[in-house]
Amino acid sequence: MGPLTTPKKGREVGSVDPWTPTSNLKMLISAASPDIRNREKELCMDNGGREGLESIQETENGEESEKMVSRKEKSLGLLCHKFLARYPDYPDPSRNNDICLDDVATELNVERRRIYDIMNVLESLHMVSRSAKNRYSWHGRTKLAQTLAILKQVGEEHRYSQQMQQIRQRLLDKEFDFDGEEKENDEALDLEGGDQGQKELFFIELPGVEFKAASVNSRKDKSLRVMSQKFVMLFLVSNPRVVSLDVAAKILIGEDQVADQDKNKFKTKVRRLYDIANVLRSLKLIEKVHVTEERGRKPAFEWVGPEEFPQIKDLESSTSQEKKSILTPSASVDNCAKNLFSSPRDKRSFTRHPSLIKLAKSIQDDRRKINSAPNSPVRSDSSDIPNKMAQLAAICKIKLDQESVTSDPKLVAAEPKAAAVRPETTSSSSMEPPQALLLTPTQVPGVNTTVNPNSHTPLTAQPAGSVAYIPAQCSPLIPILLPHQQGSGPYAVYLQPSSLRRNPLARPQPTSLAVRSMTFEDKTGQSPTGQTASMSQLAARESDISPLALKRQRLDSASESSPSKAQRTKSNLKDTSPKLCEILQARLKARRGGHLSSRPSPRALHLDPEFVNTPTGAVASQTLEQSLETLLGREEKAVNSDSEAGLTPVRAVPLTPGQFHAETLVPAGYLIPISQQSITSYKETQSSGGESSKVSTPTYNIYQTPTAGSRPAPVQEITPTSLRLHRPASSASPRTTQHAHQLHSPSPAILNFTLQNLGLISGPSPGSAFAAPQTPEHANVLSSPLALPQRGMVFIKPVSPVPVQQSVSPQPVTLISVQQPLMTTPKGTGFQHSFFHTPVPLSPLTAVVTTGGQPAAKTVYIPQRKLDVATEDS
DNA sequence: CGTTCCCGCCATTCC
DNA sequence: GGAATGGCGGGAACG
Repeated sequence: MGPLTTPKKGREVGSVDPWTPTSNLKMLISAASPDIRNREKELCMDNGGREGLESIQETENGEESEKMVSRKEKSLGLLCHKFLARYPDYPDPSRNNDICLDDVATELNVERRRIYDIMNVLESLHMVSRSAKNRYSWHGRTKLAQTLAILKQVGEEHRYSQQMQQIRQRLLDKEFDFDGEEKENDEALDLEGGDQGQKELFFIELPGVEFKAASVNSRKDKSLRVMSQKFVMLFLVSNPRVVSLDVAAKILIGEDQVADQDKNKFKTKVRRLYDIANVLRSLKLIEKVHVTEERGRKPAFEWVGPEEFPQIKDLESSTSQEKKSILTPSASVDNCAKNLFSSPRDKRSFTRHPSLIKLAKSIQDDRRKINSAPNSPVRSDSSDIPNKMAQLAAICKIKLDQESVTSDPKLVAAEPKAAAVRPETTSSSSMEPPQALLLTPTQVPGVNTTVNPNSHTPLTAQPAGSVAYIPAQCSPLIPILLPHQQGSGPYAVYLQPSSLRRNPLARPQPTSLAVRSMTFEDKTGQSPTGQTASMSQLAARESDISPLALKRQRLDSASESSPSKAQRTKSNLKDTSPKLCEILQARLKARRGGHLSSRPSPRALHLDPEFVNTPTGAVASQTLEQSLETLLGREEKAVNSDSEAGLTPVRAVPLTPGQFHAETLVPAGYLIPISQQSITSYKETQSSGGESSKVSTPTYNIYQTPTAGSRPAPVQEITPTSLRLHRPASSASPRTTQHAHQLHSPSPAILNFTLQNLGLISGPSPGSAFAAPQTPEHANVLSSPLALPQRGMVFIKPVSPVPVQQSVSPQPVTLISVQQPLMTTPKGTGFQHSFFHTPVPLSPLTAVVTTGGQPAAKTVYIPQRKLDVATEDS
């Protein structure tokens, strides 16, 4: 058998001997991590030989010793360990670390099929990339931190944490409810689940890594890779970094939604998750644990990998053009095309057409072709691309997450133009240190400060090149968006066509580059970071409420096909789409021209206090305070009422509808340029109402949901800590750390906003302003609550003592809330928000618009649930 | 019996 | 057509 060809079944292999090398590795591995499956057996085994026996006593091994081998010896996890042992975590880049599939399969003595399983997962983390036909390039963990940072961001943008909560809630409800009801609930819920989230499947690529293999890989990224990324995202967005299998499976199923939720599908998904989990386990990124809910224990996995990643920067400046180009396919496309995206020049860009779906497919195909071009096997480097891409990026942001955060730190400076913020480092404490993100200004390019030194984990430090993100979302509200590129390279998110189906319309696929870079979200708004956008949250809530409605909207918007309802939303979009690019550009220019500075700030004010905090700085600070006060007051009210039953009340405050225009709505998947109008409106809005803004503010908080109730809590500490306590030793958690402070840091949302603002603003008051002293505090407060809430799972005991009442509260601490909101219906008018980001560079965001209106506030109760996490293992 | 998940058939896609 | 990939689900090992 030639090495090249696939070894057909390799039976012969058996005959081959086990190669010693492996054996040794095995042993080492075992020793190192006993827990891992095989424990004893393996140990025992080695002795002479082979296997065999292990568990089994004797059977002789004789002939078929192979058979004897216990199933465990053949597990994917063990195989992965063997595989990993062959390569260094941090390979010398200069060297070409190539992996020949056939060789590996032969050496490891396994079927090729199994190698694919491993490679797919590793590829999703960018630890390897396909370079050519039977070849992969080994990157080890050099890109891991960057990848995780991106995945986290994307996960936040997709509101995964919220989705998880919803699902959990749903599951809970089911238990209680009768069947009949379930259905109804499910429907609604499903939507959320289905809709919201994910629907989109995409595969996220790193700059350096892009599709390398052009050739072979088709774009079909199917499940395993994408599923693996999503699965990882789940961990990164959840607060207690614990994800139960069933919840993960449900989220991953996502798209199909509803109907058939067959059990089969679920089972299959679970099987796949186990496959992925086994690989992740061998990478030491997750560990198996069990969560105990009221109903019993369920299998789950806990993230034990690195917690924070720094990210990076971007630069913006240069690129405005580039950015634009991105938007507009035409120009840049060519250039870029080869590299990252192919650009399709094509096709209409964003516009959505009725036939979008089909197009998407075709597009992808095209893309594929392009990419692959000739299959050239190896990619050369990507240097080119990255550079370009780098420019694109404009801002960065980072999010901090709940946990991470530092209290102190904070700071951020805004960059003038770019709006970048840089964190100053965070001080992070141990845990989560760095969150920050930042953004670095272009100006300081060299510095990436970003990264922080501390990351506890061994990630690598981020390599310098960090990535720049776009602020992600900056826009809070909107869904879309995305990512952007980073400095070095951007990463692209691809959608999968397949996913389209149901919501296909909704998500447009990206036709153009621009799109690609973005993520879309859609639907509901997802705002990623939770809090970030109040609007988005609102939106989200709405969606929850009436998921269906949302869907429709989406669909409509996306496709024309559905005419009816959607109009509101859609109309704008459609119109715009064609011209979007132009508009955007124009807009950008305009902004640049001068508005920049002004604009952003207003927005910021308007939006949220939190935001204010940040960067904007000076202006903001005052505002902020006011806002906070306001909020608190409001919240207090709210809080009080509900606390009793354990429910956490959440109040939603509606934004004023009027402000936003329909126009603004954007459909989710697309990029939409904002219309000028909207912009205008925006201004008006701002000006018009300061008040309104305030109002909105509250909203945010509320929505923050995850936090739910909390708000300002001073709090502290939060749950996480508690959890940890429970758990025995968590190895992972470094976190134990001290306290509270660290835990929370500023909410991501805040950051996001800030960033956005900054970006928008551009200028003038740069960073300096930004850092108001106070900020940090506020931020912390806010954040903390957030942290708690996060998801529902965990729960900790109530610690009760919460200090603050009201708003702040304690409650939050206690639980998690699940959000499920119920909000009422959507409002007619406003509807959701829309937002979008442009990928564009310029300022980070271009525009944003939002709408949202909600009329009145509502209260939402959230049931608490508690869980325990035990590490179990094995 | 429920969980975990290996095995490998077979559909796709590439060449 | 054959090879390379990889979805998928039966059903066995495990617990």
